[in-house]
Amino acid sequence: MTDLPRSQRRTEIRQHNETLILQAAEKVFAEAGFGGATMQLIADMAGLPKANLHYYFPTKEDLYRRVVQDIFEIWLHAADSMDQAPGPIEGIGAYIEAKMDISRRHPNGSKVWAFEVMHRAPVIQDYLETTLRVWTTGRVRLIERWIAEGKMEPVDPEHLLYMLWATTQHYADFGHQIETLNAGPLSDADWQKATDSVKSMILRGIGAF
Amino acid sequence: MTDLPRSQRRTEIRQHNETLILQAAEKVFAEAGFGGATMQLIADMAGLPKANLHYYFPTKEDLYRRVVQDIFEIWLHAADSMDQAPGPIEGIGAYIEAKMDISRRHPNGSKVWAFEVMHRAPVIQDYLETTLRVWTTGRVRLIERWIAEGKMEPVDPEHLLYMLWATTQHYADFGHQIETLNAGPLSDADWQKATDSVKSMILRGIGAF
DNA sequence: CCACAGCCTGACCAACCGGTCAAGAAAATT
DNA sequence: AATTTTCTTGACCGGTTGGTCAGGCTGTGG
Repeated sequence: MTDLPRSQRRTEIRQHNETLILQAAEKVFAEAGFGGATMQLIADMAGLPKANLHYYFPTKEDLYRRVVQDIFEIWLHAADSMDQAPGPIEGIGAYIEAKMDISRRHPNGSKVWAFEVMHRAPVIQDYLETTLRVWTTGRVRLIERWIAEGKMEPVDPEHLLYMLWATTQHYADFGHQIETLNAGPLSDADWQKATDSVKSMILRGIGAF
Repeated sequence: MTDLPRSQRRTEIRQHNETLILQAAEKVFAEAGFGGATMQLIADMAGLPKANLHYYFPTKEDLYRRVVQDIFEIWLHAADSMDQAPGPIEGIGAYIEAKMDISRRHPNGSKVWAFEVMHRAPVIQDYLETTLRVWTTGRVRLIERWIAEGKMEPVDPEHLLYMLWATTQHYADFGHQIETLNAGPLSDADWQKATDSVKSMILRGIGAF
């Protein structure tokens, strides 16, 4: 009852510092994993004393959970364009573009997700079993409809989704390997070429026409 | 000069214990990353006192490096079947099958490699710049020859390789996510279906005929 | 039987970890 | 201006970490 009359907006200080911490945490968790990351390192990168981190995020796990949740939200919305598409060329094409864009602009978030899943998802297992499963069955049905309408070859919808996730996220998770083979960071043109290559190979692979 | 007259064979005790330690280390590093893994946990899993680990592998990093090197060797040999193939159907088909098999039987090694690359490869950067680069340019030329011979569509060879790595390793690195959506571990039939799906989509995607 | 090199390990250590806390500074509310 | 709430921070703590080491054990060659 006491905090019902919520003060109209959260103090900006709080929001500002939380953002600062979350950005630093995403980077450190991505580069060291949960176990390798230290609160001290995140604090230094955020330019705050360590005790201040614990004021906003009581435990290391609370902070980690927020980072993982944030990237998950971004991924879910990437599929919005897929839903009202007339067919796989537009729908899956747009989904690939959206996910490649996320890989480029949120590589650290993608890595944190990868770390978490490889770690057997101790923190976001419930998300996998609820939200992600619902999302997946929805898109499986969409793909099945496209197949029934003769708009693409009868591929297995689940394995198509895995391929979409694997290929697009690979450019974030294994970006370092790609940059090493590429002898430097990917340019705008490189990213365009990567996106076009993925799109053309997959769309041809599912016989979208 | 002192140890030139190597005793005829390495004591079997050494070889046995090193294998024991490496197996345990692979699992622990895969599930916790370098930073999250502890020598104590690896020792417990190997059934040896911690001090014994440091007898065979002086530092944690030495042990980690060996684990990463071992999986790298396995991966390199997976491409042997690709080389003397007459065309992409046989060559890339066999490569997909080999890598899917590795994902199934060495999922932990694959995860350790992923951890290492995401960590910006502090330990195996030289491998990326030398061995892997040489390997890659070799296969790029092979693919280019197949394209010139009209055996497949003119896709970008590098991005095709990335797609092959991404899709096959995804079944190891993100195995937990797949198992969750699958409501249980993948059966023999599931793995066969996964392999067939990947093969058919990619081979059709590159227009192999 | 001895000698000796390789193997084993409990006990120990300095360094570092996540997390706490009390005391105060700053901001918002009255 | 007074008061209350929110924010800030250095100092501190118990527990854990990678790594060390002295001393015992074991198997093998002579």
